[in-house]
Amino acid sequence: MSIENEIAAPHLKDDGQRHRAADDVFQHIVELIDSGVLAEGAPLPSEREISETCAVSRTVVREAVLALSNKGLIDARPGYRPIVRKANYDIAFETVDSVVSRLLMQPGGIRNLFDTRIMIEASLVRQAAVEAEKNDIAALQNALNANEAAIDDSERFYQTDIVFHAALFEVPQNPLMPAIHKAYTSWLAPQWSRMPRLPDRNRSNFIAHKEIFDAILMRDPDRAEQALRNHLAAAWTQVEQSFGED
Amino acid sequence: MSIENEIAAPHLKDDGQRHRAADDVFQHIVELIDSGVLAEGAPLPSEREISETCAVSRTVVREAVLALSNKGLIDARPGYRPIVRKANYDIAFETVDSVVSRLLMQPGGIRNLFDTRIMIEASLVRQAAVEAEKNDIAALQNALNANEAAIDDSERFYQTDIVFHAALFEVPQNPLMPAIHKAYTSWLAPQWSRMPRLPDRNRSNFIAHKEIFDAILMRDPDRAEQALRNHLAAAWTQVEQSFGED
DNA sequence: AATCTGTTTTGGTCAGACCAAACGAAGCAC
DNA sequence: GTGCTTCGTTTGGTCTGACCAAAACAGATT
Repeated sequence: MSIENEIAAPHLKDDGQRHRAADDVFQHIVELIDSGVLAEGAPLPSEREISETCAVSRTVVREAVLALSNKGLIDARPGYRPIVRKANYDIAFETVDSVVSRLLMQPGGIRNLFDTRIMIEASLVRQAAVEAEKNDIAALQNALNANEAAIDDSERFYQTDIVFHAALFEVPQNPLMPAIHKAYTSWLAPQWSRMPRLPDRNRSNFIAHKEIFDAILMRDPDRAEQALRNHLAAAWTQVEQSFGED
Repeated sequence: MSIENEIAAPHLKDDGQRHRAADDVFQHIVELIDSGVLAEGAPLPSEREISETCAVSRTVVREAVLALSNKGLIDARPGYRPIVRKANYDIAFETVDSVVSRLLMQPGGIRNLFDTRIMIEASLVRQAAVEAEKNDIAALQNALNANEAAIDDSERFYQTDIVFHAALFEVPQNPLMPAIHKAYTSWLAPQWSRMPRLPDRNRSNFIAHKEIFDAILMRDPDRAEQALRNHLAAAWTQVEQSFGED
């Protein structure tokens, strides 16, 4: 073995894996964004321009741009110039959408996801019961009122239902939480939104919401958690009755 | 306006957006996978072959394949034939990695993520206290013993620390939970693994673990949660002292 | 059966071309 | 000046065809 093994091999990375030129361009653009040269909202240079400055073919540039788009770092609507996207928690969940949806297809997938939701929201209502502020309570109260007013309008009830839970996820003032809620509702929507809804069910769901709210008002985390678990368990039963075992 | 607006416009999608040919190929391959024509572990047809059957250029095929790779549906190591990947919960988190890491760079990002971890793990230990089975307890006990034995070996202690928490995430027997734990540890690793570690700290961390374990043993969810929160709060303090405000 | 060897296939990259839609500036009407 | 049309330019999306090095394969060799 000669020294050549150390210097030569332009196609090999440190770990011996072959190297894609597109990865370099990808990295390069990421650095441009991080360094602020490309501010958020700004359009990327044209593909031809990038291919010049990076000394690669447009093919490679396109691959890099596509990767950036797939990872959610830029917003590349077909036909338009790609725009640098502001990093926010929602995109993180959007980018996994296709994987998640196939995960949900496999047996027990929906139940597994739903269980994590129960777990998180249980913790959430406990926390809310302990430390919800006045404005949190007010937001919950408003959501609850809207919920009650929509009992006879199933479509609107579904919406206010989501808003009520969303209000819960706002309590910790952690920007991740609303994003998590949004992800849950969008992923579970195929089951929930298409489920037959009746004023009867709406009413019992509203009552469940109210029980959660009351427990929070009374600063009783145990009761809040129990009410939440009852509510979600009942919701699951409704789904199960409508669709069988998914 | 004539009828032509309805039939013509091969480049327009329903919503009027321009359409990428690669999306069709993408969808086509996804269907091949879903229908079982392409079993998991099986290699994709060659790019040239796909370009024939789909009647598109290889350029388009490459874009589609790249997208599949980015979304984690296939495993495309450079130079090799892409392999159909089995959908599992880990890839979901892997695919968001690049977005998450930039989210963590922004102020408060790490804290926000860590707070969600506290929230989830708090719920976890409560649940464990209520319904942990014999084998769960045994697993925790083992992890705890290994943890204690490693107090004087900081590197090993870090590993056993992770294993102890992992054992907690195994309790609900929900395949999502270990994946979540894995994601947390990998995302928070830059802070945790590179933090100065001393036998003193290790000892206090071990004690914290033991308190959690004991509370679970005693079937006391409140104490378990409190112990967990104390532990994670202390861990956060350690990180803060080491790195200042990230 | 294991190893070496040469041929074929395949992914990665490039150059150049074409199209239709988006962009942008000049010109026009109000 | 403001708003609108017009028209050439730029740009993204797609295609063709080519080349290279590495991977896959088949066959010969030991």
